[in-house]
Amino acid sequence: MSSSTGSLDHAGFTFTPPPFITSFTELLSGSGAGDAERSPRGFNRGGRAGAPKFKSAQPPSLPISSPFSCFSVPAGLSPAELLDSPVLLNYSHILASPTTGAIPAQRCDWQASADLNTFQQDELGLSGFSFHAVKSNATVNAQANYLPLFKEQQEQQQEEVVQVSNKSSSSSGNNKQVEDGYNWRKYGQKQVKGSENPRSYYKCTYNNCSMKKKVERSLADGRITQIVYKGAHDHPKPLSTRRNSSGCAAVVAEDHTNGSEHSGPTPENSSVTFGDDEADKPETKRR
DNA sequence: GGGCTTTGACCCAGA
DNA sequence: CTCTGGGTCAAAGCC
Repeated sequence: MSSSTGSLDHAGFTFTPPPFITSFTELLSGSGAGDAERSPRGFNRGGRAGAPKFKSAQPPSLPISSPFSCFSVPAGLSPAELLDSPVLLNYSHILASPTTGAIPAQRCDWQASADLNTFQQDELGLSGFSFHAVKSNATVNAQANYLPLFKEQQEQQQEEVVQVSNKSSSSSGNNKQVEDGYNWRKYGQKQVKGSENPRSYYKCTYNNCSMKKKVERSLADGRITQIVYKGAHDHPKPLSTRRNSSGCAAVVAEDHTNGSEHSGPTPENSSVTFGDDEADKPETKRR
């Protein structure tokens, strides 16, 4: 892949919460932490360690640092609050939705985003909370015309990768850890090869919704290390989810959920890398 | 009683 | 062609 000059494949967005934040979801929902992993017992076969692929190491297409932004939030202040705060009002949508990759026009102004960092820090004197938005070179290069480009991307991309470094989301009871306003049902878990972290597979429980997501979480602390959304929701985000009552579902503000459109589940996590790769890849593998 | 999680087995694509 | 490993299925148990 590309990685270097690449193809506009990924827009990386990396959220690096401080150590004290165990779950972004928690932050958003304000709910307590749940048990990290209910039963970390055996996983499937294929658990032997192998050559690290892209799990242990960040894929080249997922830049760690970038011109993108990085802003801080004062300790004690949840991102959600921040997002809703007047300060961030105009930027609160900068986060592209992991599921739909929705990115409002404002989000295209990465420069602005960058300023935001400073802005917040300067204006609010925030600190302790780092939000690193990372984007792929391609994306970065596209800064200028990011808007149109991104729109196109969104219409095509079906797989979004949420890189959560140092991060979060404890499973609150139901492992619905990653609450994005949708209801997910776990249908499998596997120990992937190049990583010691188990990967969980979730499907959107909505009627014929084909949206799926893979969640990788650290065995050590149960924190989510990566989330990959695949497919698109073909239904509006449920106003209130049964168990997601944590409040996260609140993100229901705008949802168009037409996979190809944008909408978005909220990146509870925040680091979002829009992978398109599988965009054209027909979800093969079925049985 | 229904829905969800867990977990071993199976399927299949790619190397 | 064989092997490896990711993704999915489905039964069982739990909440």
